Amino acid sequence: MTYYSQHAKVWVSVDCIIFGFDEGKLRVLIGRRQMDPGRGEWSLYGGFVRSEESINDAANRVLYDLTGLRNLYMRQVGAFGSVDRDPGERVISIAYYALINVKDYEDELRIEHGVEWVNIDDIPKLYSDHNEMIKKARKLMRQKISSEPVGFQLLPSLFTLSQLQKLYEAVHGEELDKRNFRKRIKEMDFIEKTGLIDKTGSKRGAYLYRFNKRAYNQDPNFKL
Amino acid sequence: MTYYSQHAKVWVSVDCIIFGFDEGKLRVLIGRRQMDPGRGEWSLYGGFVRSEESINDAANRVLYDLTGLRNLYMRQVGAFGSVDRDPGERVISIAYYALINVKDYEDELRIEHGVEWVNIDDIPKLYSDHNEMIKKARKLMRQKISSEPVGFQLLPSLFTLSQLQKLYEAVHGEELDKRNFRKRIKEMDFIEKTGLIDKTGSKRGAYLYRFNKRAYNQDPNFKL
DNA sequence: GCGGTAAGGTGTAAATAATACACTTTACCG
DNA sequence: CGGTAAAGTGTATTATTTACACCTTACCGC
Repeated sequence: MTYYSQHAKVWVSVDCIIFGFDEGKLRVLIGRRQMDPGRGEWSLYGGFVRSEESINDAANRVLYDLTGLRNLYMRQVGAFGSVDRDPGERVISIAYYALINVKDYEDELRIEHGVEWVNIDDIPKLYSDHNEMIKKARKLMRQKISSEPVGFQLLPSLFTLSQLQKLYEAVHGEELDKRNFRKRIKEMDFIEKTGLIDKTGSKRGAYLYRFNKRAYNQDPNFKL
Repeated sequence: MTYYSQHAKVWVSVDCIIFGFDEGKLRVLIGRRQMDPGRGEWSLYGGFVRSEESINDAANRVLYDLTGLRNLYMRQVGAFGSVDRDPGERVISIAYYALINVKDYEDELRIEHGVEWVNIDDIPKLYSDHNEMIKKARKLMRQKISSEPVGFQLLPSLFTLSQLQKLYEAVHGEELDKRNFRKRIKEMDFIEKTGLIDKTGSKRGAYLYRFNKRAYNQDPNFKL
């Protein structure tokens, strides 16, 4: 009997909180659970960790399976391990959040998996402790997006300042002053104004901006 | 074959980063690993999660086993799950950090477990990914201690302002201005001056202060 | 008993950062 | 060609953060 074998093994899963930003609202992908226990309940998308993959790899695999997208921005939320959190068996779950540009996600694939973009303020009661996971993910995401330039993951690569401001308003849950917001943007040289104009959001049209990662790395100072 | 049984189970452990503050330095409890693999290497203290306990309970049990102390301030750092992080078997580990008052820890018990208080800036190469765990724990602890009144867990219940300042200097890794520091303390009414004087730290003696949790809850505004 | 020493204790001014606030421009639409 | 709705722009006020120096106290050693 080895040192290990005197201890119990458990199932470990990953659950993904996938954030998107659409129509001025912060949204999360949830779907109806397709297996027992809890079949039919609203739930995050997840999967079991395999013995030959790291937990990060497992999260990436699950994200890819659901969205068809690789190299998504993703961070661990934490481990959830109440004994009875899963009504079937003892399963410890590690939550991850990911940020995606809603436009990058093929609608067919989304429908195929039976998941929907739900406004984060209208999330229903979810399976197991998934509401708790979203709450913690949201908190961590808010901290992260305020201090590092990760919000751009939720936008197209070219975006207007109004879009960016609405994103931050949705994340912080409060309206921001347009002039003060733009003043801060101007101080961050890595948020570059292109010559291009977006006409879809207004009659007048608004300049499109771009996040320059290289420039950011030269002088990584971000705050919004 | 159930839905669960088609997936692999793994061992899950908890590892504890126990912070203490002594002689003006932030310290961590580490010891020589007493089992294979890795016997003799420097390591955090940990243990396996049992099937009938939550991961938090497991962390509390391990902390109690090591220190004889209950209800320690403790927070999860996160899950560490590289496939080969443990050289023996696949083990996913969940790291927790705890804050304790070094004086509360019986030296005999410490020696019995073969652990030592090591200055956080002098931590040697540790077993597996434990250095990484400490790094992340330190970052989270620094954030937490700056925005919530948890630093008092590292001090006696009565403390001088110099002790408190040295604690924050150790955590932030920079010297602080005494007058500015005390100005901020004065604004927090829940840090109460007692009539008592500590003579151990100086000839003149310094007033002892106390954290009033009730008062803090009335107006929970902390920043240091 | 007295000078040296080492930590305790105290306030103000300057600089920086955060906030509040309103009007003009533009192009489409009817 | 007037109405509309979003884009774009600067300044003054307030709040917060930082920099900075000297006196007090009690012990210790001579």
